[in-house]
Amino acid sequence: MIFSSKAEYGVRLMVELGRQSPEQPTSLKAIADAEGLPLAYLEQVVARLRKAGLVMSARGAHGGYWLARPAEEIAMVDVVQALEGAIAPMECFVHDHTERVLCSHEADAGRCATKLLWTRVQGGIIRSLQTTTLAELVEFSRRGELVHTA
Amino acid sequence: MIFSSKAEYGVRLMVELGRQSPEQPTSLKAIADAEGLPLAYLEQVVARLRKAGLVMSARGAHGGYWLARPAEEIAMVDVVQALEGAIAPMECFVHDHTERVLCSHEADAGRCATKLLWTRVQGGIIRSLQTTTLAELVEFSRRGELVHTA
DNA sequence: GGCAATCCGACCGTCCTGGTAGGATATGAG
DNA sequence: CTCATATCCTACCAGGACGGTCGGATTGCC
Repeated sequence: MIFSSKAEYGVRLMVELGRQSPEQPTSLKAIADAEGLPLAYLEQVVARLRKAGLVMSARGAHGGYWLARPAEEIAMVDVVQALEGAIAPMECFVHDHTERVLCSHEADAGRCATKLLWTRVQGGIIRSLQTTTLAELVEFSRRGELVHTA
Repeated sequence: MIFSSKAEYGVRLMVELGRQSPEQPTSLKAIADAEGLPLAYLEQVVARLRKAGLVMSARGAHGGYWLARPAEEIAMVDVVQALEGAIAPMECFVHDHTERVLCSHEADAGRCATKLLWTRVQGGIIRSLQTTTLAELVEFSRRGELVHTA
């Protein structure tokens, strides 16, 4: 499997927040119940989203979380990156601050043949994540709901 | 990291085989030495490639491995699939024999919102792997070699 | 026969993953 | 003020995957 359950849970959580009105915070417990996920574990997941500036929070009674920006302005690449860390198909893909892809095998005789392949794969993944917004997923889940209740 | 070292080693191995003439078999030891990889581990890796029909083998002295088809006719999606198993971004992506994507969360109220996202990611990965042939990687490594020895 | 090689299965330490536990802190309601 | 609710934070833990090793069986050229 390519992504861990942190990504799965985190995306579900974001979709759930996208379905709520941004005016009032939604508690983690409500989301955990709605999605059938362990609350304590969701705390760790949402912490990453908060540190990435994707959601905001209020503590205390009637506190909770809400989207920091409208769902239309949230690209899923940011969500997944916040949850999974850097999206790299292989260990040797370490970005320095100039965003250039480095490869530790470069020093060997010849060029690292796999680099070409992993670069293309990485591009394919990131492109698909960049062109998908949270709003699309929210809309998708709403359409499914209508079909289901019809 | 998205792919394990099995994919890295296996692709390197395939490129190495692609660089050799297909007339005579290449021993694993030669490849292990050239790439600096543990021989015993490579055995497990190449076994997957053999079972997938991508390489052929001859036992005994002067035995070894060679490509089952010309490198031009080997799409990297087949190589990676043989090494890593089915390419699925998430566990719930189980293919039945009709190649339709199933999702275990479908039964819940509403549609599985993450399905749309993972489907796109999977598409991005597979597309990039389908449009890359082993011959391209071999060519790429040859060009690197020329640059290096110049 | 001897050596070189593929084949095969068992084993093993280490790290990551998914999840739990327990508490500290903040805050609205009564 | 107090209590319930909720976020926040850290440590902990069991299980499994991963990367790799080992020993041996088998095959085939010289």
